[in-house]
Amino acid sequence: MVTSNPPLFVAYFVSMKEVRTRFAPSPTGYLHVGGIRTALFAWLVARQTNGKFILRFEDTDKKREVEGAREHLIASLKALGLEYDEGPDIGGPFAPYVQSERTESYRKWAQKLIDAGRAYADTRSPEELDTIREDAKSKKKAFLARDYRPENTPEWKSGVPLRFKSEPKAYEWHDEVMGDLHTGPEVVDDFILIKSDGLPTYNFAHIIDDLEMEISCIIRGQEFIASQPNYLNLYEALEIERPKIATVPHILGPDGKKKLSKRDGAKDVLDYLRDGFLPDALVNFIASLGWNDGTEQEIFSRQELIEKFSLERVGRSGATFDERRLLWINGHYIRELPLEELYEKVADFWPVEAKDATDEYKKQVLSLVQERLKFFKELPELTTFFFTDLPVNPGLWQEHKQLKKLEQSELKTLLEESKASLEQSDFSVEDLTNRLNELLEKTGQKPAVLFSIIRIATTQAPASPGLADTLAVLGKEVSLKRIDQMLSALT
RNA sequence: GGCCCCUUCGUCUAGUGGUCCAGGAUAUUUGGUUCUCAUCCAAAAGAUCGCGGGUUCGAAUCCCGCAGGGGUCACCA
Repeated sequence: MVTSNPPLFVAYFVSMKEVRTRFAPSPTGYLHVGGIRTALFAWLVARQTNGKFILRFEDTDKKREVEGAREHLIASLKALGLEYDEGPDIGGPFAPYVQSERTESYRKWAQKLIDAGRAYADTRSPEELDTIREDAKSKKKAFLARDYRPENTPEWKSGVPLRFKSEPKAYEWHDEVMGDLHTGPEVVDDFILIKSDGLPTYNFAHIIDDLEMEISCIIRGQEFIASQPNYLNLYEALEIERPKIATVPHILGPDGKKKLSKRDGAKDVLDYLRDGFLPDALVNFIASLGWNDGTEQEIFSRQELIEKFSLERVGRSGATFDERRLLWINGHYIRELPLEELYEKVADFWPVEAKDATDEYKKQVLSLVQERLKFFKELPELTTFFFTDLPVNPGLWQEHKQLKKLEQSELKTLLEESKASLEQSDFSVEDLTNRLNELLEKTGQKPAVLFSIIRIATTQAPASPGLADTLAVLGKEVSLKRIDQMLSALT
């Protein structure tokens, strides 16, 4: 019989500590695919262990803050189903979840640094610092504030920036995504902890917040990897433990080089939802940008992602955002949806002409276009002719590669013959199919000719679902009326 | 310029010394599914695994160098 011994028990206990991840955007605008991916990964990591996913606003730069951005960020997360357990609007055990409301904490910890001689007031003006910086730049050297430490620093008081006093050294650390990383002492520097406006910098605030909110793993973008040694130095000065670090590579814009950015037209994720992309499809797509489970599976349900996701399997190179792949995934999800469910989701996307149509009729139409739909916003161009008579469009037969060879009189004769037969039909799919086959035999025409004439006459659209299905849904009255309209347009 | 990261079909990727003259998906092209569009099925084309050395019987996989790309060097995050 094996008995548990203390060290193992302790290790077990520590490893059982709750997983807590966070998404900490600054409220400076909307969220694009790149931003949401960081949130998604953090959410997945929390969900797969029954841990907590936390939203925190990093609003210490008041100049950059954008009105309404907070609500927009919250709406984006909710729309994608990345619900958080603690956050600015719902609170939690470590509230508030807004940095500008946590200044007391930062002051307390800043005082600890001052007392330990690890922070100093920096009375130099931004202009003075710029001069020094320019000097370093012109010498093609990296700017290090610690090379220019002021000799005598006054006691820190509000209105004056507080700067970290670093103790440069080489670091090696493990990153959950990037693996083992290392740097020399030359990158560790004195950075600003608290700005002259009294608010902390991100560099200081996030360390304190993550500590106090008991974050177990920080998941963030690549842009922070260079400052990691500074953070390691700060953890040591504060004498606190650091969370695990996971640095995910950027998602690249369409050029495949620069990171996806709003400047270069990266779309708001909410815009994708507005265009009729499904949250699950978007989540699947975003997760598969840089992650896969090692098998050949491409489609992952939300539950499968939660079960199978792992930071170790996130790639280290940036992935290019290709909307065509998203289109495919979304089309796939649309096809998989039960008709009733799809019908509810497309409610706001019908063409205006459909406003008086019955649910029954719209469902019939929807079932015909379901496999053609890549995103809901395409619905009008696919279905308008089901709801309104489009004007006769001569271009459709004049440019048709089979029909343009025929005289208009021939077209007219064929259409009249078709009409005669369709007038006898009950317009069930079965009867229509039979009659269309009969017509092929009787006229000796290829489907490419006969069906195209009828299809163009009844839809006036360049593309439509199968002919018998389309006619059946349009119904006898509408179909025959449109054939008559076409006949009178043919001379 | 310093430091750090990255580099497999157009794109997302599999691949951790032999089963890889590199697999899947998507995109593209072609054929089939009684017309169009789409779906579905089938097929084609598409990567000298960034380049150059080395280690090894054998390298996409290990080592070294180089190049290219990216990130960072704020009182921004």
